[in-house]
Amino acid sequence: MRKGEQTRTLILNEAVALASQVGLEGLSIGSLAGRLDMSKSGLFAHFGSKEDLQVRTLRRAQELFLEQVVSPALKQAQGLPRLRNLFSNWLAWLESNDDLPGGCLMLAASVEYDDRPGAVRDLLVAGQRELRGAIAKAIRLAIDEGHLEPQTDPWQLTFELFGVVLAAHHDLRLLGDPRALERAGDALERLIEAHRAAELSVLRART
Amino acid sequence: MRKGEQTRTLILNEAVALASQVGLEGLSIGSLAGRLDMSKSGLFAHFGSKEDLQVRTLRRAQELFLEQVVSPALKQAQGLPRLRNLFSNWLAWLESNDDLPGGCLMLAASVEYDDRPGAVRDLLVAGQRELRGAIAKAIRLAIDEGHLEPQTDPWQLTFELFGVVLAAHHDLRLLGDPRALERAGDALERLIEAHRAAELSVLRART
DNA sequence: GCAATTAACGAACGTTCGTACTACATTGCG
DNA sequence: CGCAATGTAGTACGAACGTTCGTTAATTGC
Repeated sequence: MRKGEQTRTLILNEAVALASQVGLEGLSIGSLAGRLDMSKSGLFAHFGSKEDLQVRTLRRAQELFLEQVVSPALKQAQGLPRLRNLFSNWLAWLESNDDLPGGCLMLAASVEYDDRPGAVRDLLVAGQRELRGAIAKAIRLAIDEGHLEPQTDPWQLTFELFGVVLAAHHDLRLLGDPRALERAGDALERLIEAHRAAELSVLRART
Repeated sequence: MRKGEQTRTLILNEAVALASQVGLEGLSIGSLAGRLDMSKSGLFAHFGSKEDLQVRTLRRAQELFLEQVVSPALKQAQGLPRLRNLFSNWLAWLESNDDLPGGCLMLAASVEYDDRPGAVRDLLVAGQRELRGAIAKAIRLAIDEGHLEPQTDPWQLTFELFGVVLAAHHDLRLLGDPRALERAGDALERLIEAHRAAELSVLRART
């Protein structure tokens, strides 16, 4: 890897961490440079503009999310195991302070940019659509596996699942309530239970 | 009402609207003054500091929320009617662009200040605690009325209900999906259904 | 209707913002 | 080794930031 690319990655990792605390808009080139013991101009040279820095920072966060939340889940067996793993990875992602000391950057940016058109918002929407699609697909597979009732609406369940995650994020971050994780877990189980296929249909699916 | 107080209210209403779009941190005194055809210094004189302006702006938004969401619900009959009314007022609040063209200010600020200690964050937490308490109380009353099962955990249900609202806000604002309201309504009904008291206990409660 | 209070203004403060341009240092390749 | 490309630093810019000041204009209470 070239030197430039290497430091750019270093910058972006720090940018993700900083932006998770102060937001993508609050992320300033000067303060970011200060954290990295770099000059403002030296850092700026890696990105043509602030918006470019913001976009790349968000993309880096999305990469991390994929690595830590989605990809591991795809290695699990289809159906409920995968769905449960995705969910628990997601909660761990919310709680983890390693890469994102200030909470999930995507969730923060979603609120910050819901009224600011531009490249950041577009990327945010695209990422959200992709994620929702992946969850809905996982649910559909769980139906195919006979784990969930066939009449389950994948998009509705995705919506409600997302709500549980949002509530957990909120309670963890703002209220600092560690019980939020437990609450979220209970909510997920109740959600699954409500849509779980009857034994009969499980048997039917297995024959 | 004194002249000063009058214009201060005018300023705060505009501040709520502006902050709902750009956030409480993004709210700048200069741009706010520009919107109101006032001088920066003239506006600033009403508030000792920017933080004071932010706190008062948030308080005004909380007032509006109480007026438009909580108070009307308290006029409804205890139990499910009140709970449903609270929820639908809340969704209307999220959707309404009259006072808050950029979505719920409290939700936006919750994400913005979850890592920024200070008076704004403290006020935010206090308001959230109050709201959660009010919802949990409404749920408890619904249990007392025999509408919901006695073993229902009010705080857990409050958590899940809040999640549905958060998901609706997200889908409305970021994705611009009007079906979010429908989704939220369905989710609420499913939540209620899951905790609804059996007919037997309803009859028992009525005797 | 006069005097005292209050509201609003315009200018300027020092700081930080994003960005541009120039010059020096380092790196990688022939 | 030497030269070209690349990375970093320095400096400067115009604009916007929150804030302070002194002054004028408007409103209030007697």
